Amino acid sequence: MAEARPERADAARNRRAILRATEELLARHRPDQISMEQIAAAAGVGKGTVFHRFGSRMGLMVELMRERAYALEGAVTTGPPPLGPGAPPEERLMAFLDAIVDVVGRNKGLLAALGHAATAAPRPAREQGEHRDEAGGEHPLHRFWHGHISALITARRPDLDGELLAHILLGSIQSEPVLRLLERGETSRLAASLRAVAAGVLAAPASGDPPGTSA
Amino acid sequence: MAEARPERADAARNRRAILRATEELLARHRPDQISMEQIAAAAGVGKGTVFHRFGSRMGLMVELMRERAYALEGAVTTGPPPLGPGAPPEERLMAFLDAIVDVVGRNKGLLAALGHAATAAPRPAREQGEHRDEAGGEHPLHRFWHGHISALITARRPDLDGELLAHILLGSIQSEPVLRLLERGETSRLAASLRAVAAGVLAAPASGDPPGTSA
DNA sequence: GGATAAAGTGGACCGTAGGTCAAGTTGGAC
DNA sequence: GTCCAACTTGACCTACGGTCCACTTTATCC
Repeated sequence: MAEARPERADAARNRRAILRATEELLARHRPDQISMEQIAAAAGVGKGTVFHRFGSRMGLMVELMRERAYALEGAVTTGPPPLGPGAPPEERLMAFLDAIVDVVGRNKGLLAALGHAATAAPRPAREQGEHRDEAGGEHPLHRFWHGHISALITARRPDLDGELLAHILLGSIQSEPVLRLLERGETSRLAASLRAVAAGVLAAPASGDPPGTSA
Repeated sequence: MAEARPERADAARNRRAILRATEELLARHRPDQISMEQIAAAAGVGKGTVFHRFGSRMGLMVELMRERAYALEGAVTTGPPPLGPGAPPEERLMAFLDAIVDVVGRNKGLLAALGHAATAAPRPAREQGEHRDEAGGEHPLHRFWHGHISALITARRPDLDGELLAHILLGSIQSEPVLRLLERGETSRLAASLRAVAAGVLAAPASGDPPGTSA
């Protein structure tokens, strides 16, 4: 993992400038109003540089998000309870949900941009074929979050579909209406309801699907 | 509501052709791979006609979705229980969630397209300013769904934040990973977990948010 | 069976955005 | 000081959503 050729000084400077400029623009404008060219201009570099460093719009956004969520990941894997290891699963889950709401709340624009990038990104220019593989966008952040939630749920309730429930929990935070709520600052309201949902799920009686539904 | 000038025969024919063609394409390709021009070509009309009839990509998608979900809306407002009025709220909620999962499952592509359209749509061409009002896309379908779920939750548990919970429930179905699940045909798996979530929420103890969270 | 006006149609056209590339510049190891 | 690989750049390419308007079709009215 130690890069033999670390990164040239100017490259590092530009990378940071681009990241900074993106943050700045994201804070002031709707994400789909921000073009890569604007970002380049704001960072004081050429458009080519942006693409050279980050590959695509999606790449840039993912990088930014990774940077932002880095602390949370650390707190979860090596920090003190209840976020970190040590506390019982349900407490960790609650704490983690709170933390995620917090991160998402402070990064709604970026989240939206990620969503936007996911759909708008991969135009291979020349050579566009059918062979776009199944795995859509799924930024690594999401991976970690999902894995963690999923593990916590399963730890407490192995009888439930933790995998899916984690997707449901996470998905709900990323939906447009909820993001809009966050934009209006109702962070704690969301956190409370999410807790309620999670608590309800963990406390639910052994799952038995009543009959009469789809195949 | 009765249109004095109903719609010319050729217009009606083309409208249907366009809708049909869109369905067809949606069934075979990823939604963001489908351009309006392709749709027009597949329908055997000019691009201008498509825009004339539906206004924008978003308009077309919404129309298609409306068509698809029309039956469900009818079943809910005037049909027999448990979907229609008459059954107790929790039963109606469960039935409705099942129904939505079903509709969404049979229209994942379209759903994704709606999302895509929502972000990619409104480029005012000339005259682009900052004045994009708060209300994002929010197709009417979603409105109805949300209202219904929200009402059912509130009916049963006025102490909970039905509004938000409805958004959470709905949002979860629209997230990418869940959509992908549906694409793999795991409809009943999703329905089961959604039921579990809803049941948990309705059964949850009176909400008291434990202290210590964000402002 | 025309005449006529409203409705509908099509496709060239526009602006913009993401992404590419080949030629030039620069950092830094020796 | 030399040299090469990494880096930078901005003109350029392609594609898309959406607009426009000259032209065709439909339906109505006499």
